[in-house]
Amino acid sequence: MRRDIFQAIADPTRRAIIALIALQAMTPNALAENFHITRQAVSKHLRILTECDLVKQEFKGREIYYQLEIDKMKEIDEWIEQFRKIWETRFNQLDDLLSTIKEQKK
Amino acid sequence: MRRDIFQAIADPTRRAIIALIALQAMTPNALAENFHITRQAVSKHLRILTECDLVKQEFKGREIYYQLEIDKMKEIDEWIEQFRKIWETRFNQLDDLLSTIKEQKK
DNA sequence: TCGACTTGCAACCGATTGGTTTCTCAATTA
DNA sequence: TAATTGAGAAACCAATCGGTTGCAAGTCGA
Repeated sequence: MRRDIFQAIADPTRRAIIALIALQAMTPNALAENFHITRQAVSKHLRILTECDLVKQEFKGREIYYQLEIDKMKEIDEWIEQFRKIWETRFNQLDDLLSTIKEQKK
Repeated sequence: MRRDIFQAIADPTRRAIIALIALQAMTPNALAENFHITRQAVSKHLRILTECDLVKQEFKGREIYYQLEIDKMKEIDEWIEQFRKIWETRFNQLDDLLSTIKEQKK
């Protein structure tokens, strides 16, 4: 199935998982302890995150450590970039306006 | 229903709508011309975007102009911020490593 | 070797999603 | 005034989602 990074971060549990493994790689069992859902449900979330390359598996014996692919997060940042340009432009325009008003008061 | 901005941007059609109205306010009819779905389907997307305050309505006669609430987009940027810190730290660490190697070669 | 542990996978279930068609209503225009 | 137009609301539908339980398989320690 074609997975989309924006769909991946839509779920609050998945966002929490991402935040947790951003700090250190974790196993599904360890992750599940942080939520009120079953280990299998966490595994399903991890599968979705893996399918869109947001997460990498590291096999260690019978355990699997999941780690965040931080570079993939940049794709969201890149999409936001077009809007950042807009709000920065508007901020500068507001700044110019305030300066003009200040000038006129003098 | 409680709407979430991350859920709002999960749908590709909604992301396209957001990008369009970021440039200029548009009516549902005008928006629908850009997609292969009915005007009613676009209206449903606009309702979801409105419910999470990503979009503002401006009534003009029988037309309704939809405009992007650009400030709301900052919420996504704020969430990304924690990961931006991580990848910038890693970049600096890599930079330091490269400098060290360069020093040793001298 | 055997039992316990870690994990993924499949089947199932109710709720939600994204789309459609049909309808109603208010605003415009001929 | 009557016909047309722009838009939201409701009912419906198939597909997907997020969760569960149950199971099979590989790994570890006694």
